[in-house]
Amino acid sequence: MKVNTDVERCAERRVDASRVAAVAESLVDVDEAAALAEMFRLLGDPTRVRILYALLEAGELCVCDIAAVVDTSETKVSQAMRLLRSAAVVRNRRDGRNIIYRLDDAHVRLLLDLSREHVAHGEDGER
Amino acid sequence: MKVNTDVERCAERRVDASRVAAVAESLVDVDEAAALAEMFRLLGDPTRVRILYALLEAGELCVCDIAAVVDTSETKVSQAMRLLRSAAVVRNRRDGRNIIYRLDDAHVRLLLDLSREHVAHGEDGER
DNA sequence: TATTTACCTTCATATCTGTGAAGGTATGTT
DNA sequence: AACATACCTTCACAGATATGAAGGTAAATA
Repeated sequence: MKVNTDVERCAERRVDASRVAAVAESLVDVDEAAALAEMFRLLGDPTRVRILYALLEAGELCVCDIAAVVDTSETKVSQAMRLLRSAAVVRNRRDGRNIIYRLDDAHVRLLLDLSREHVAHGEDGER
Repeated sequence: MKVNTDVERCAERRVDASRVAAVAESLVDVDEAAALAEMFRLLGDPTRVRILYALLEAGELCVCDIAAVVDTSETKVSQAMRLLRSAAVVRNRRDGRNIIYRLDDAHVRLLLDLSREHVAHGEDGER
């Protein structure tokens, strides 16, 4: 439980020290945070977002059809799929010369659904 | 409904044209995808992720306490908050010389909860 | 008023990321 | 075997991003 003590920090009496310690204790650890950030980062690109929503709706699609649906180049799709694949967000299988992708995670599906509601409703969270 | 026709595309007979059209029709549009990507992008950084989880657990925290909990510099926190603020992920209020932040979106809260389950369970989505 | 505290905002920069060009691989067809 | 199709990978680079240094506000305190 190492906390920054060497550098700039507001006066110790001013911060709610006990709460800070409590939150720091139960906070998601560095590795987990890195994994989460990495996952969000992959969703943080318009092309990849559209691809994922396309898969969410279609179930399965080959690269070629993804490119058509999302209206982009196959190269771009290919690169996107490599990233998403290595993060286990999607999985693929071969069917003849086509390689068919689908979402490989129920959580991601929920995440996409939930997120769409978020932007749909705009900023009416709870005010 | 403009679809790439000018460039590289797999043979028309090979793709499931009707399904492609149907999915393209109901697909999240470009602007919405951009908004979603922008939001995910903001979550795609370890420091910001930790800050958000800290707020999720603590409810409210001043910049100074956030820096202590997340174990980083105030400058870094400040920069992060600016981004998150402008995207309405967090809101702030002033209390004396402290500026206190909290999550400003129920959807984001759910998103964070859900995502944590995701990485916790690893890859047991639905196989 | 002068000072301190807590936070914010430029600015410069090293690093990372998305993108397309070009070429490679694997499967099916002739 | 030769060729075509569908997809992948490497490479180079313009543009975006995170980061720290340095300095600027705004509120409390002396």
